[in-house]
Amino acid sequence: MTRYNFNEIEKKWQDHWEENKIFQTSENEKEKYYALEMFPYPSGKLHMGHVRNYSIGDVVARFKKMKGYNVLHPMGWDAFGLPAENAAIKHGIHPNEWTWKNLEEMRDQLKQLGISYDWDREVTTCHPDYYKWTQWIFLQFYKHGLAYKKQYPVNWCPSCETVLANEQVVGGKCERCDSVVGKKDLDQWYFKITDYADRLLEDIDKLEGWPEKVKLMQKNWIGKSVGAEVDFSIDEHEEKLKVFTTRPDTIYGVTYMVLAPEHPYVSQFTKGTKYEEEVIKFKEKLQHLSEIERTATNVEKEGLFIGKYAINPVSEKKIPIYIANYVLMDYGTGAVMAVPAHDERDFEFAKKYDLPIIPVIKGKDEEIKELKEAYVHEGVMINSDLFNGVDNKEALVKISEYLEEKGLGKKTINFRLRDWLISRQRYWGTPIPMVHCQECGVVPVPDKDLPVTLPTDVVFSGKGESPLTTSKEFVYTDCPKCGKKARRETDTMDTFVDSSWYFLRYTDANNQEEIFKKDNAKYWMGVDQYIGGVEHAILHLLYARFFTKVLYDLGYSPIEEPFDNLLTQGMVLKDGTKMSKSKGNVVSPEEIIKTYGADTARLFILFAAPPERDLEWSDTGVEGCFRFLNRVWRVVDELKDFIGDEKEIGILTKEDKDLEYMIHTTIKKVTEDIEERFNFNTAISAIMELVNEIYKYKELGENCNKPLLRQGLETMIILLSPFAPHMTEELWNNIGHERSVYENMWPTYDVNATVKDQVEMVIQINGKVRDKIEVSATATKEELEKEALSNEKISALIEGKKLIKVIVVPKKLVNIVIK
RNA sequence: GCCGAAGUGGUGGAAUUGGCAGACGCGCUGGACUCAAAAUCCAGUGAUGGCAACAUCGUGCGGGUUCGACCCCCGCCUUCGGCACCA
Repeated sequence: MTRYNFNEIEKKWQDHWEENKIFQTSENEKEKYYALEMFPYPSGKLHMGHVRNYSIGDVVARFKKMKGYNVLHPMGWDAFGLPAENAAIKHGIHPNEWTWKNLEEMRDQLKQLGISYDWDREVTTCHPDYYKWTQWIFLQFYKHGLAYKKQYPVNWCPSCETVLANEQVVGGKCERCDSVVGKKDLDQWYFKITDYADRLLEDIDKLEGWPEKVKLMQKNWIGKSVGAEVDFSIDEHEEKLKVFTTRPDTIYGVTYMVLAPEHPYVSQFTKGTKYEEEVIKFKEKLQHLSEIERTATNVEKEGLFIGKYAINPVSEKKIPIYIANYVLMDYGTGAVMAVPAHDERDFEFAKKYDLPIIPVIKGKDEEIKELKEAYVHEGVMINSDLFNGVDNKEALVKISEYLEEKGLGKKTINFRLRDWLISRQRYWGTPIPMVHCQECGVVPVPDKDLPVTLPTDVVFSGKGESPLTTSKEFVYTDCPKCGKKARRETDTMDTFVDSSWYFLRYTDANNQEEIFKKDNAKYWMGVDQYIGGVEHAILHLLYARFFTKVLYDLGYSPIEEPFDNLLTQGMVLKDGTKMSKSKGNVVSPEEIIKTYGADTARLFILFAAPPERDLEWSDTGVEGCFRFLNRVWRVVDELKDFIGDEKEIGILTKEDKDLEYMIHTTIKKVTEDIEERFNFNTAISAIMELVNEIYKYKELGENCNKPLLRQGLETMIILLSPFAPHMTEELWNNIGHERSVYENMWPTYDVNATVKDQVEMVIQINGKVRDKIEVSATATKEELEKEALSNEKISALIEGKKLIKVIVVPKKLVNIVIK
């Protein structure tokens, strides 16, 4: 009797895999499979979320390998970012040192988990060999007009003292430190993702292997609105005021106009008038409000008349122009035509400032009456001249056409998506490869001079501009164009840039000459299965799609969409909430591995819930999985000598047939659960059932069919191997095989063995189960009906009742309907 | 406010096409082994009534469709997630 010594076994097989390069891959003629998990930020320690993510990915990778695919399963590090810099400020340790130390620690932990990575393809975004290409991509973007600089009021975190992207402002607060975010005018680098808005939106429909939820979130984020741009002339002025509207049908109901306070016309129109002073005050007040206060929906609408009038282009009525807190400069044209009768916000505003309300749509069978609230439903046009009586949906099209004919406007599309602000006033990121020259202006660093390396002699104060400004050696350079003295750009890139293309680099991770060989990318891309947290549903996944499209357009990427299938895993919870240090409910993977081994940790995390769902941590559940593995260990240990080497199964008894049936249905179930549904929890429970069956069967002692029992044990080991890789390798050896279980093919099942000769069938009366009978699986409907009706118990129950009908579902049930 | 997902025993979760609700695991109860404990093995475990066979009820709530509904339809409730003055 040997004990399940997980420590020894796990170490032994991890070394074996590494020495024999079992999981190393190269491009070949076999069909490829690219399994990818989102690479981590090297914070230092693996948490349960990582364990879950990588365990899921490992099951997929190992399973596909056994299915005969050439599997690419790489790992790397999203190694730039703020925490490294914070550590520098707080503990005086250099970000580079801090990051590499953490990274190595985490790599060790991943190896202890026994994930089947090809470590030869490891990428690290903070390594010059990697960020050289991030910079190269930036220059490609720049050359093709997709990277530009502009001054803009950006989100400014007063605590981090840096600019934040819109995406990093959560509920008006800094994503990282929770401080209220303000505004500041700065020169910033942007990527022109809006040029790709339409394609990013359209192609979402091609992503058949993505969860609907994620696709919907991306659609909403891109936020396409179809409408019209309409020109309003201004009384006593030459200029035209452009507005964007999704409801051109309501144009006859426009009774005033509202501009964003930042709209350039506002100061122009009020300059030197009696309105000027108040307008300035109004703008100042808004500026002091944070984004959160200004945009919260429950904030009362506030506005100010600026003394000018516009002309409604269809009714030619004079309408007053206001500015208001609820109109945003960066959506549409920064100007809104207000239709109080049919828009809730406009209605509220009109009531407050006593502006006219003209209904232009009425409900089909309703009388015209004074509105108590905005009428936002469909209906028939009224007060709309030529269009009276027309259905408003129809009018929407007709009025758009009418406006276009008269040269008053045109159809347009607006997106909610903004250009991507990528510059950061930070040290620990990819330097933006640009030079500022007094003579030549902004000049890109030539490709041959890449990478622009991060200097080490910087001062970390945590304040103001990028720490890069403190390195003289870095800042002062020569202009690549004219050779005169120039300054380097000191901003670095958002770390989301680094992670927007790493999956392409894995296809040719060590290439020094080019970003990746196109043939390699062509062979491996797209990613067959991408796995990670839902928190990346919008940003990372949208940016990665954007980059792939740009690289495709420039002739580098072989595909337009990077990820064919996406699995978003749920969180790991403890006591109903997310594990976190502040709540003190963190379970450390290290501890669990130490106590129970990696196989148990992996097994539990895969067994406790299906991957997409949140997982509730349970210490007793972990123990249950440990017990199960011990149970598997013991049964093999007990039977390995007993079963012998004979392969011929021969004639089967009833008990043998039951075991054979179990073996084949389990193969079927586990295969389908992994391959089609990612239901690893039910796959594992099926294996547990097989184990229970083997325990029962072995009680037959010498009456066992030994070759069949061997088949049962081997099937059990192979099916379990993607989940508990170390132990199954050991058992595979112990049961008399020399080579790794992963050089073995995944078993197939015999369809005939999954069909039983006799099946249990339910007899129902009026839908209620009244009896169960054993019948031949091949019995006809007529035979089954006859059998059911003649059943002793049933005939007693239907005695004297009126038989309405009998429904027969072969192999399942007979339902007798009586009155 | 808008959009989306989910609600099943004491508990994590099964039920794949509308066909036996509660697989598998945890917990609990009882038994075997033991001087004893741990470990292990065996049995039981939705609720109510009954000695029992069995009966009735039961998948958030209220209706509906159907021979038959956790599953489909209508109306609610709760929880979670996303977006949030987007014109």
